[in-house]
Amino acid sequence: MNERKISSSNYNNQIYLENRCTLNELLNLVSKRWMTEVLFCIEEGTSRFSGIKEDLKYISDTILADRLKILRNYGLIIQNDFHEVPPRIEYSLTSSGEELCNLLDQLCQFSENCMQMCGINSTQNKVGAE
Amino acid sequence: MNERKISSSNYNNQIYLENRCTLNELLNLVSKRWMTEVLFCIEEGTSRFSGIKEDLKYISDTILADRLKILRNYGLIIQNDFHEVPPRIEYSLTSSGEELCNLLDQLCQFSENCMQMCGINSTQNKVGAE
DNA sequence: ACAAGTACTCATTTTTTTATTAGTGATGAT
DNA sequence: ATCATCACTAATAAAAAAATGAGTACTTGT
Repeated sequence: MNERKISSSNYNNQIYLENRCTLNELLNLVSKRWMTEVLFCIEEGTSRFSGIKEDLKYISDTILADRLKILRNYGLIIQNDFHEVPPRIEYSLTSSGEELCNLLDQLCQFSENCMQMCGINSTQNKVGAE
Repeated sequence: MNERKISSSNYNNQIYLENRCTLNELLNLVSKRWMTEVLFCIEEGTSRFSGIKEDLKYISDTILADRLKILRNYGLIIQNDFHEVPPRIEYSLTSSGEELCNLLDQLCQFSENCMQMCGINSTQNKVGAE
């Protein structure tokens, strides 16, 4: 995947929003596709790359590797490398990661009431759609 | 903006995730650019299109209209049309919308600790980045 | 010598999202 | 008669995100 244009309105708006409130940065992070599921896998003890891959059956290597890296960069998970061959690397939540999971669980409860109440699929909500 | 391909892996994966957990649908909704800010504007009493536009200075008409429509579809805000000319339409939160705002506030508090601790900008976290 | 297993990376294509620009309709003020 | 106002829509272009397919290193087993 390619570089971001740092001279675009798209980029500038994002920076503007992230500066306005860090919530925007957090949402930008957790809303990436598969992100919460990866987090929940790790929370539930599925700690290896291959295990997560198996659990989230349609996720690609590329995306999983990316999501793990981001979570690691944000200090939400840590990596334990056993230095074996074939590689054995395990992930677990940091306390920050656990805290986030709890908050997401609350949001999840809300969404179960709210989303199903109105029976709309977000994929039907795009600009220009009727 | 154009139609979604309903026969793509991209689309299918999203459906898969939304079926797995409605949280994914909610996150997909609230993480759209400007969405939380629009919600917070309304929460704080900035109830008209033009007012929100002024407050979020770089948002475009297109996006604002889209975000309001989505929020309305999900029953998070309601519209009060005064049938005046020039038009006067006011938005306010539903109880669902208020509940969501409260949850987002909690997330916001978390993000203020977590995000700044690691000093990383989400815009620097993309697949393939070093 | 070759295949299998694991946790990845890299380059490219496809799809989606966001931004840009130009409109619309009704009316009151100039 | 034209202009300004407000809350939008529609078409298109630009940018970003996600998916695809291939390749890597390192060992143990055959």
